[in-house]
Amino acid sequence: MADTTPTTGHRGPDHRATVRDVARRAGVSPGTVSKALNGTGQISSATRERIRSAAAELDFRPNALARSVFGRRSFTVGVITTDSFERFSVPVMLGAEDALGAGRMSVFLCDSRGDPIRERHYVEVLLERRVDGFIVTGRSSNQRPPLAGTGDLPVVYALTPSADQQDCSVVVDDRTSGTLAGEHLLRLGRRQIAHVTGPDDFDAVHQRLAGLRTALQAGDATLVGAPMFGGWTEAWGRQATQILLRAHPEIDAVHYGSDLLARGGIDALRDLGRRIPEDVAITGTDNWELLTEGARPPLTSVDMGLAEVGRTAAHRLLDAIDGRPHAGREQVGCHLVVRASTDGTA
Amino acid sequence: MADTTPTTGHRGPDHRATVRDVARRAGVSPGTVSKALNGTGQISSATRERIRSAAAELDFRPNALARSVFGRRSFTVGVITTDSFERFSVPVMLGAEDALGAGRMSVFLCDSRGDPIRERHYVEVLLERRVDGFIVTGRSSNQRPPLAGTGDLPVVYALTPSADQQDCSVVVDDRTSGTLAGEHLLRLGRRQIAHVTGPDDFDAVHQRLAGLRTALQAGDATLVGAPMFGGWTEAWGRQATQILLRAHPEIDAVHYGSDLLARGGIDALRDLGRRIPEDVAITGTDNWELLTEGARPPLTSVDMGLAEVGRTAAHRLLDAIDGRPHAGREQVGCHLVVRASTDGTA
DNA sequence: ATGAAAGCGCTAACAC
DNA sequence: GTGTTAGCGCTTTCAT
Repeated sequence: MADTTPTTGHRGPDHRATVRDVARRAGVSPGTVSKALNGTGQISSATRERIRSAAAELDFRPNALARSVFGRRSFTVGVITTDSFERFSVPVMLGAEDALGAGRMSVFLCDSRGDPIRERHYVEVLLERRVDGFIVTGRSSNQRPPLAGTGDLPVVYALTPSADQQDCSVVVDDRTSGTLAGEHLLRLGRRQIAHVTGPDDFDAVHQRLAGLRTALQAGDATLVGAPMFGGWTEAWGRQATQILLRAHPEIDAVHYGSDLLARGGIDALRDLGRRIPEDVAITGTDNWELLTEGARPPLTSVDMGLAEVGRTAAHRLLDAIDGRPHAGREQVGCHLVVRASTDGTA
Repeated sequence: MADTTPTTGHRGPDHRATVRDVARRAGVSPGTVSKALNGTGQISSATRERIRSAAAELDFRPNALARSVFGRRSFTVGVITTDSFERFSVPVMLGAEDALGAGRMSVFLCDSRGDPIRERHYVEVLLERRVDGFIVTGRSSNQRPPLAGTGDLPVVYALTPSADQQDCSVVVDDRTSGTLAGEHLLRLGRRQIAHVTGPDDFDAVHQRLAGLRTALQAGDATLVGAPMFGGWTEAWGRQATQILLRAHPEIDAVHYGSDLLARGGIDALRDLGRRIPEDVAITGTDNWELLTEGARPPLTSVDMGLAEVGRTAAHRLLDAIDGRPHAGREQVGCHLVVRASTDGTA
């Protein structure tokens, strides 16, 4: 019977070479090909080389699917965001993908848009794809219900922690962010420090405020006026700043719970004729460069380390997949980036 | 020999039920389970129901990997971004994931960070995972070299088109964005219109400018002063605006090539004591709500339809996977979002 | 309508 | 060292 396989080994445009094709071409058995290409078992370097070149000539690419059916791992993880990739979860996902890719893992991207039905659906789909684990990320520091239906697969929560304290969650250090800002302002000699921040129902808002207060107390100072809770908008940043400075003209520094709020604050202070930082020093939170660099003057801000949250979450997940689970919440450090809004020489 | 399988069918925490388990429990053969669950073949509704409940009781989840090994599709696609998920590729990816998820496809997320080595690596990995196709997205409208090494798999370029005109690319309509802004400003009665935009080496910059000029010519107007090419920064928006208004105090409108530039422009105009929109009307490009809504006054801007680019790219890819390939570049429409920076009553 | 058997591409045990 | 065999979980003829 004629061999229908041409010598090139190519069998039409949409056929891919298999171990069998490579084996035939190298004159060995499929099992040997597997060993040679994976470095398992004992193979003479002569045949290994022959197999290598046969594989190369056929443009052979091992089928990861088939491989995973056999093995117990797929080397994939699902990343579920509830945040529609708004600015907070993006850096987290980026960091996670970075760390996971280095570990030869691929990432399934899922956007649940905060809808539990969609989230449930994605879990189902990912389970069918036999992911090795999940990373769940959200928008705020407020805790969320644990991801349901994942069986015994490891789950790591990033940015938005699980309500179950035993689950592995990697979060930012909101408290310290406030402390860093406060300490910085005190170090500059400011004593009349106010705070403008986001909505009352954000955990991050209260943590940041608590951290700020801690720093002020340690420096024998107290917050000027009440903390200004409101929306995460520039408009609120402007309005709150006007209110504050009207009531407390002695204010010489304001710490803002976000960079957007701080941008509004800068606008308002300019309108009021206050110089930054000579009259009033300004600090923001998030260190979102797009906003901080373009500000007049450029804005000192606390970098929450979002990418690091993603990377750390990925490492915790990899550990869990390798049988070394982590439990509880872990905080990633934040750091202050000083710019001209507090340091005129910067 | 004793049957070691307990009647519950569960075989330890990390064992997952297979068709065989379901078959045993329902008292049928594996093949029948497959047919029943997939709706193929002829099954009596009685046994179908029995199989269904057996599957449910065992929490059976078909292994998508095994299924794909057999079939010719994996129902996965790779999305490669060169943009580190900066603000342009994010909405595109979001739109793509949305459209693909509806088609029961899962998305592998890959961030090449613009590094050709990494890109190549990702292509390899994704080929091994037997993706059904690729979406490539980038940061700008500048074309890029075709994705190499994808064999005969379909590739769709989103936002950043392929240099090969025959490849399927889905892009924004930069030209029309300029036209829309120009027409809007003319309609408001403005005649002294200037333009501040990004670097000279961006295709988008030239297209947007050309579109703007088209509109002005149609309205028997011409651009005031030279187009101001510079960085995509607020600082350039401020500086360029100052230069323009010093040289041409008669300017009654400025169209900006990005919202960030426009924000800078607004600041500069305020410094110069010009009222917006009474003295000078302002339009931006991108309609990035974070920047447009917080501006004083809120900024009229052209929405480039990035999510729609992603969704369209996904649909083109799905078509190609289904054997109906598209070729050439396709533009997605943009639209103007009017706010108070051009319409004082908005 | 259901079962038996073969096979997808790969790997791992065990021969030789 | 290398080949043979069996099997991963699923689907799909082909019998019955």
